[in-house]
Amino acid sequence: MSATTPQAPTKLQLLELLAAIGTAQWRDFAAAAARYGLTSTQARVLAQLDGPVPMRGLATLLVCDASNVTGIVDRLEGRALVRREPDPADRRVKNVVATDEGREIIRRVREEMQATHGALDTLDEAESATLYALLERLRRPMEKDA
Amino acid sequence: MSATTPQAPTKLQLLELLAAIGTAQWRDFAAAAARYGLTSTQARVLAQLDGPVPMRGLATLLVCDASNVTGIVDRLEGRALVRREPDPADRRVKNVVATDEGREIIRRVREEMQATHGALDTLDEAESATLYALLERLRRPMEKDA
DNA sequence: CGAAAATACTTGAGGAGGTCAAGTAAACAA
DNA sequence: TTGTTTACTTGACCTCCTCAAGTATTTTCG
Repeated sequence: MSATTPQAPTKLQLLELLAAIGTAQWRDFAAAAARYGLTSTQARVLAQLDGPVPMRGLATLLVCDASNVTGIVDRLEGRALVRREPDPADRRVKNVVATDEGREIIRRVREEMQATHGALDTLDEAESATLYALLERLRRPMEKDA
Repeated sequence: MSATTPQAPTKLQLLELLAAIGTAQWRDFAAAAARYGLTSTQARVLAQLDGPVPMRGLATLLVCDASNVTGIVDRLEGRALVRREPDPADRRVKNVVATDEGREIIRRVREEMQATHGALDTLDEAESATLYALLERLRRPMEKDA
């Protein structure tokens, strides 16, 4: 134990803490989505729709079977939060686009993740920057192997 | 922009990075569990069973309805990874206990989260300690409001 | 004590998310 | 042109999840 460094955590402790934070953030997201009658999966899809995305692209982003996306988009389209548009360049493709209402709802969902926002607000600028830098380093290797 | 501090991230950037890390870790966990024929929910339950836990306790930990736990434990019990034991003090209660095989499997699942382990290995001791300290500060406020 | 309320669990109905197998339509390659 | 690959949908089937209802037990309290 050093006198200047904080306690060195075991890898297991760090892993569990990371999991706990991930779970808390996910619940915060799911709760915010639920206030608008959305499941977390539906909200997740909506969150990807900055521009038009083909069905196949959504399946890739969600890491799931294409047939699964059909149902999810069906339900979102049923609520007019999303539209299927034919792709002009390839008639096999359907591009999914968020409607104005869809964009508005996902904006609010993000905004209303209060537990997460509140927690991040407890960090000052330097701490945020440090955390960001460390997490940024974890990102690549975590997404690679998976 | 300071010359000595790393780039100060916006809250949105930090939020999204946190989400990306959480997603990656979750996928790593789910993939490891799948190698043993477990769904991520089943693995999550198994991970809680350090000692005997009543059905109701599991529902509380998972933040879900008690009736949901019945099915999950049914399937785990069907594979002999878990046992239901009557509680000696309260005959309404059934305590769920991991079997030796159940404990062994969840041990391996944790061990085989390679993306996560690999990523954490890229941090030195001081960095781990810093990350741990920062995340530890986020934990309380994130879990509270949720 | 004994009746009423609360608690622990299960069951059944039904929705959402997920996979796989098979089918259609369009694009592409030889 | 014929065969292969690609994008999407459908249908069967599973798990997860919730709600409503029912049973067994414990607790509370008049």
